Amino acid sequence: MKTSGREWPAGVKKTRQRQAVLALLEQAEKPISAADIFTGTAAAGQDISLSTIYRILNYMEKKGVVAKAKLARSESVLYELNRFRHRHYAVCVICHRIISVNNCPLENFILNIAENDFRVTGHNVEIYGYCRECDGEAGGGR
Amino acid sequence: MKTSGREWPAGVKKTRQRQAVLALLEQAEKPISAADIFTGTAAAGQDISLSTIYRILNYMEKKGVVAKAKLARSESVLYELNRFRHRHYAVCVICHRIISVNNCPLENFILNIAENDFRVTGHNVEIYGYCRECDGEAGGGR
DNA sequence: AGCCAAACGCGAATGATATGCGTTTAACTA
DNA sequence: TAGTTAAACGCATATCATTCGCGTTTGGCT
Repeated sequence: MKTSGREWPAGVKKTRQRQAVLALLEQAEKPISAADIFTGTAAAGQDISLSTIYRILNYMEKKGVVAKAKLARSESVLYELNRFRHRHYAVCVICHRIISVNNCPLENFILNIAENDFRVTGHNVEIYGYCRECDGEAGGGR
Repeated sequence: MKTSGREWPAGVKKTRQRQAVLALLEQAEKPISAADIFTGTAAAGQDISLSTIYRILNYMEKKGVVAKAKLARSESVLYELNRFRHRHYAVCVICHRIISVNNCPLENFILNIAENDFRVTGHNVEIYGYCRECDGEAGGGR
């Protein structure tokens, strides 16, 4: 809804294209693909070449503004604003709807493995199954 | 270790190529890519075309024999035997070494979200950070 | 207003994965 | 054990997401 409340990242040139991409990501409450951004910005009256979109996304990822999500059941890579330091999704295996999972079950667990051979800096949890709409269509019979 | 103890999946034609691919996946204790399988089987004296490898992997995935893993930091899709119903990895952000995580922190959590809008059938957890070898190289900073 | 590195757009390249089609082979049968 | 046939294979080619080269445009600064 509000596209203005956010400060522009420091040291980042403010172009029409970058503003449109970030504005779209701000509205999106789910991770979206580069192609989604292409059509979404076009629908908002901003024609941006696909290569520019990819460049913006990669650049913003390096700047820490955007986060990449590579879900097992999605063809292409998805992007979202890096609002949270880690991400959890529930992905419907039928309609591929993505449902956000807010609290993090891993906090304690992370401490656990950190004591061993690994210093943990981030994590990514993907859960799949049937969303309310699709459940039942599958016959419930697994 | 043992490459023989496993039964051949029912209703699956037993070809030289399929045997080689599954044998390689059995030895691998980490998920591997189609290209890894290509070179691995070649090294074992089995020349298999890359398209056949992809066909075998897709087919075996449909049969439930093989599981796909799409890690955020790996270019290509990885495959492993579907020994476990869910998977957890710790991936080093420097050397990309993959460390297996055995116990599952999500069991209770899953019950939680299942009560809401989602019937859970599987999940996938990826943890990243620095493995023992690479930690320190990064300066410990950040 | 003018400069210039950084961004952009286009089109072409890349790399992983998939597919069409003619050839080979596993599994079944006589 | 040889014959039959649908399924699997190999090769070449296609596809699709993503990246890159290069000439043109533009935001931020003076």
